[in-house]
Amino acid sequence: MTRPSQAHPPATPSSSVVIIVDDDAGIRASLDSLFRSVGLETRLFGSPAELLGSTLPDGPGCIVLDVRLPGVSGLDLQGQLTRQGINYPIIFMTGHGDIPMSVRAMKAGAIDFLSKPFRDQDMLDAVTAALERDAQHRAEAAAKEDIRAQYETLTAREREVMGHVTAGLMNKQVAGLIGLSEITVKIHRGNVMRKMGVKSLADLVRKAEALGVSQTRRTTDQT
Amino acid sequence: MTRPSQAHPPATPSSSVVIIVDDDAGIRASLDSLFRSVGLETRLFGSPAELLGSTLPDGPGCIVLDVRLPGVSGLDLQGQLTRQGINYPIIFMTGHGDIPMSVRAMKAGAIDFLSKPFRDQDMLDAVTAALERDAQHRAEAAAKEDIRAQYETLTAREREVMGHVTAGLMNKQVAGLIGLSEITVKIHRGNVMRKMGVKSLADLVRKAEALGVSQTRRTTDQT
DNA sequence: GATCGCATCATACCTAGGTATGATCGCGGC
DNA sequence: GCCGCGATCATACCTAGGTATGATGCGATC
Repeated sequence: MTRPSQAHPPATPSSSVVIIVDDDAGIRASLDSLFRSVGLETRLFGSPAELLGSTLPDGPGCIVLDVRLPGVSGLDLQGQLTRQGINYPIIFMTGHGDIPMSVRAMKAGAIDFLSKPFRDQDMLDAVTAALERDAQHRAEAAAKEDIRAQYETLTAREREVMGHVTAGLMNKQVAGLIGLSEITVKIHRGNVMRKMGVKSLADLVRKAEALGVSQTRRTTDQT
Repeated sequence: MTRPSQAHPPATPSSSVVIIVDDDAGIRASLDSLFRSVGLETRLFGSPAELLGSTLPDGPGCIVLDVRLPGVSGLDLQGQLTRQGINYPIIFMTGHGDIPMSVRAMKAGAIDFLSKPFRDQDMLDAVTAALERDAQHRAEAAAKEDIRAQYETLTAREREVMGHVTAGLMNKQVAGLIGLSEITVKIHRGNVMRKMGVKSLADLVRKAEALGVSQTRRTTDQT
């Protein structure tokens, strides 16, 4: 809501991070080695509590998670992470999983669900898919955040006018609806165009759609 | 592409159909009875071939499918149905499934994956979810189809003008780009508005977005 | 209490959009 | 060969959009 993100500063577009959560130190070590061998960064955790208590990088990444963990279930952890604003794609692993568990995980949006032992290549494929999805999510989120940041700079009146204008109303109709003169509406409208960084109504409509902002509902159409 | 669908004629909004595919006649019968008991219509098939060779209703529905079937695998059938334009949500059943199979099915978009024996209530819940998803898909598809039908009535020139106009260009810019006079562009533009059934540029932009039609790419923005 | 941002409106002026009338041209079908 | 449709353009006229200048009022902040 308040983080600008703006024009995506240089930062470090370098490598992605794979967050590994497993109570078995041996598994952690071998996954660590596997991912590092293909140039990925890693973060190792022995329990969900450790992960929740740590400060995570905010770059691209994904989580590789054992379903059966001390304390919380891996499936529950998914919800807790979302509540904390952490939204990495998750790959589940399990030694003693069953079909209902895997189906539940996939329904909840997991990228993959691997039974131990798994082939290294399967894990790498899953991580690749997860990182791709994360990159796409991030791109979409950043674009939307930029638009929202612009929208935040609008005053209440300007937002109101923007809603009506992008709904397709003429200036005089907007003026009538909210009890203003047409000239004032034009001024607000001009401010909206400037603050939203658009030069055409078409682009403003697209940004409004991305934000889900539209006052009146279509009365047009009908063949 | 050519089916209008128009303003959704009355037709029979009545009940949805559940398509059951299983080589076990006993299972077919018990599922048939289960679904009919809650007011759903059913179609029974003993093999994928039977299903592919039959004429299906085009109303709302879903498919309940055994993974292991004579001839084709249930998972392959999914692809074949899509190629035939049949796009019902699928619920898989299996007696001898494993985790990779269930994960593969879920990745391919299945609604659920139930191990036999399953509780009747679990199946009913899955079917309910599947029918809800189908209803939503149908509503979206119908809306998009109506817009596409309007778009089909446009001449080549009108589509070209629409693309540029919804990209945010002024009439004179469009005229310059495609080598016409501004007056001619205005005429085409007026025809587009009429044929697309919209009264405002905002609505035209939204319809163009739904169709993925936009000639030039944004040069606006930048804070 | 002075200042600043926001909102309001008027007058004036210019550009852009929209439509009607009328006309020409080319192509494909009856 | 005639007709209809699409495409093209001109003139004319009206509406809508956009901006600049200038001015007032109100609430919050310093």
